[in-house]
Amino acid sequence: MTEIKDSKANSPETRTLADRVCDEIVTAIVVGDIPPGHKISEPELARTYGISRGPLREAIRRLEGLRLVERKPHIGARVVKLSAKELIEIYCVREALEGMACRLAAENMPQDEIDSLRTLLNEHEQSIEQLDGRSYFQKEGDLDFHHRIVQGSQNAKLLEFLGGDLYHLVRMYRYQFSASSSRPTRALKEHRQILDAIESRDPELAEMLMRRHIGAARKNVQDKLNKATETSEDTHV
Amino acid sequence: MTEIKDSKANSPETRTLADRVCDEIVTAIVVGDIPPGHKISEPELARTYGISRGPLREAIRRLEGLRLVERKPHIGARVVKLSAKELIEIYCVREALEGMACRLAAENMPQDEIDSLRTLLNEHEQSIEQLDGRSYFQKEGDLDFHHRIVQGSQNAKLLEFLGGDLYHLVRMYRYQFSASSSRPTRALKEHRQILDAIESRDPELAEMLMRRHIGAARKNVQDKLNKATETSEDTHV
DNA sequence: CAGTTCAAGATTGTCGACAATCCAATTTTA
DNA sequence: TAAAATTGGATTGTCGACAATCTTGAACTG
Repeated sequence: MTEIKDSKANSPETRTLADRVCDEIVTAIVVGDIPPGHKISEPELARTYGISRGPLREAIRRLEGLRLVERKPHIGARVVKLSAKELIEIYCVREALEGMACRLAAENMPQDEIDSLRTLLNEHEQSIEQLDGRSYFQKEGDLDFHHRIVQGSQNAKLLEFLGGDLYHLVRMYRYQFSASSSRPTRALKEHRQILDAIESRDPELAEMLMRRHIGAARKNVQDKLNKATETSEDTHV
Repeated sequence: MTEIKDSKANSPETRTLADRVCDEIVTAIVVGDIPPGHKISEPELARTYGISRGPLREAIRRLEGLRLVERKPHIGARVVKLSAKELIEIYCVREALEGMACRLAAENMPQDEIDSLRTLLNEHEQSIEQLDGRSYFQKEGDLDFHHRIVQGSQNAKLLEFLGGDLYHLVRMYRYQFSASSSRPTRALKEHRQILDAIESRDPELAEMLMRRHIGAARKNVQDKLNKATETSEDTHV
């Protein structure tokens, strides 16, 4: 997939210890090496990454800004553990922001990016056929599609909010809610509809389709959660 | 106005030096004591607030998370200076998020909060009559109205994004764009329409009215900017 | 035996000092 | 004179140590 974190293109050498370690910890959290709810121990991580506590603390502050960890004074930082309610809330935020992004993309997205995105969707179709529609790659591909739409909106602030904060959380919880078996092929169909609306420069249709698309994903998660809480009363996902 | 920052209600004593100084700097930036584009000097601020550079640096990192300052490695932090384009972009983000908040408020806002908000609008009407409709208070009151709607949505993540990040920026640039003379009374009228839609539990109307309301404010700013750039080519506001 | 108190250990918060990098003014050179 | 190199000063990045706070498990009391 295309690289998400290429903003702030500082030459790798001038990057600070805290910056690099911050990225490493982000990855560790997103892929699950540090699970949700886990305590962030400053001395432990400092030893792990071979740096002093100073830069490490700054990295943790940045993680706090990314909403990947929550910190309490004199107690410490923990990786966020979203409740079912919060996860649903995030889908509402995405529905609003990506709906707007899609509207703006219909107005501003350059034709060559549209073409490139259509190529990507064709690749997705192949990978779905090959992998029977429920692959890890499919989920990365889904996020890639959404990310490109946001880029196409030409709105830097939208990209900042969605790409900077929300997508980390979405990726973090991606594994736990594998889409239902019929969802990937259906999602691909919806992606094509959305792209068509963008190419025909129909902002309102594009926004509506994107909101419906994310709303469907939300309902999908909601159903899964309801089914899960029938057996267990644990509201943390 | 009602207090915006009462989340994270830690007893004031356990709050950390960095936390308190961070709040002080936020205020200093928002009210303009530290103007946009101004360099943030660590030694200088450390002396000003009588603390060491350690906590101060952590405070600056939090400001970075709030998107109030931008930091470059080995160079330093500066207060953000929004370009005209970025300011418009923020209105687009607000339109999306607050539209969704308003939709949810129509579904979830408790009746007593609706009543309280109606009382607030009556107070606004009086203050507009008294102050001829272009007061500082009016602008704080406007933001207060919007903030209460977001609270009424019962969506913590929305509140987090809008109240935590965006409103600081909006307040920061509030002074420079005093609403056009007819805008406050018109805005009050729109606020009443929005509240009516919420009270009648009409989510789609509520969302549409809020988006139109913010869209109008955006166009207002856009016109002002166009007029300004006719005489000066400075795109920074 | 359950609940409370207290003390030892560990963790977080704060500080001052040193190293690496950047900025600006001066000097040098064509 | 104007442009480039350099050097001194200031700022940022990093580190290790000390103080304040929290967690824990054991001892104590009812």
